[in-house]
Amino acid sequence: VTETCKSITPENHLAHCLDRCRQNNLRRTRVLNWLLREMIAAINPLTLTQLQERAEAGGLDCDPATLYRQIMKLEGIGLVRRLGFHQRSNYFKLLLPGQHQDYLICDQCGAVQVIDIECPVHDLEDEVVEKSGFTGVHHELEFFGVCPDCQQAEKSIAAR
Amino acid sequence: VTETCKSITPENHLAHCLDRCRQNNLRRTRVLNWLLREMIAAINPLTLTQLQERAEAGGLDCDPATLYRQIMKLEGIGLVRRLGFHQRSNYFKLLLPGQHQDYLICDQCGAVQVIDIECPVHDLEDEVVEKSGFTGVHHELEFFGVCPDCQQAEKSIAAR
DNA sequence: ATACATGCAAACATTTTGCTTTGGC
DNA sequence: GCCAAAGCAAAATGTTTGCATGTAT
Repeated sequence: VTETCKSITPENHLAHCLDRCRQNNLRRTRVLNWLLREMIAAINPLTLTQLQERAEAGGLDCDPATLYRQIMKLEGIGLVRRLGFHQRSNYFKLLLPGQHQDYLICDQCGAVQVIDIECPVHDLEDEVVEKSGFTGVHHELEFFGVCPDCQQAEKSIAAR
Repeated sequence: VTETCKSITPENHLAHCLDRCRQNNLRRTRVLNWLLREMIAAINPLTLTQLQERAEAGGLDCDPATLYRQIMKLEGIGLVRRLGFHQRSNYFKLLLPGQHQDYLICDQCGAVQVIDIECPVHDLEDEVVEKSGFTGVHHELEFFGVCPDCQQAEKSIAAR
């Protein structure tokens, strides 16, 4: 028996994103198409550099500046969000309806992964809005620490 | 009647920090002294650039690279933590015992402020440790939105 | 005296902009 | 045909390192 009743598929996401883009007068170009597909497929947020690498690997010939401007536009219409982990470059992720992610990042090697926890912060947003007068409030929750691999590496060094 | 029974003063903090530095063989230099005092006095996390500006304004003649290396050392001994907001440069804050801060940041102008909320995330750290095998786990919680000033500015533009 | 800290200069990575050409609508 | 997007080049910004000199221990 195949799974047929899954309502949220990558194609749904793509349609949603393209809709939003059209509403905001973005043209449906080669780069936009590729970028949306790539970001829908990616579980993790990605840096500009990572996106460029993937573009090359995936046979999309695209200038870094173009990728940058495209991402900026998507951020401008609220379809992409910039994430600041503790690294040199920013990460970008597609904002999909009903999706919220929290992250676990290694202080040592910088690896980023999505973690599946019950995020207890949503309730606090109302409180924040009230206290601060901010609008459009959202939050970001990250856990940091040393990943098993880096723990191993540390041990190896210590053993010398 | 003056307040005399406050147990945690800037001076306490300074002593604590200097202790930690000495334990880690950092020398007590002009720059270190200034940096610790400045970061204890600052409520908000600061970028390297902000620190440089403050140094100049405060009459400390110090090379950017020196400030950078000093901060890196403090981060190395776990006395300073790097924070990634959504801006180009990183922020740094002194880690003081028993202190945890959450932040509210304007998506538009980038202003950072500390918010006073009951942070409900500490309990989750155990869960994260269990699930991930990470060690030394800590977390960072940030709220983002548009600050009252920037809302005002948006209105002004719209009114034209 | 020794090793760490500093200043100065330069390399490096990343982000951002200007301007001309291409391509979607 | 018009205006947004892409390509190319270069500037701006922020981070990091090398090396000679100064300074705390």
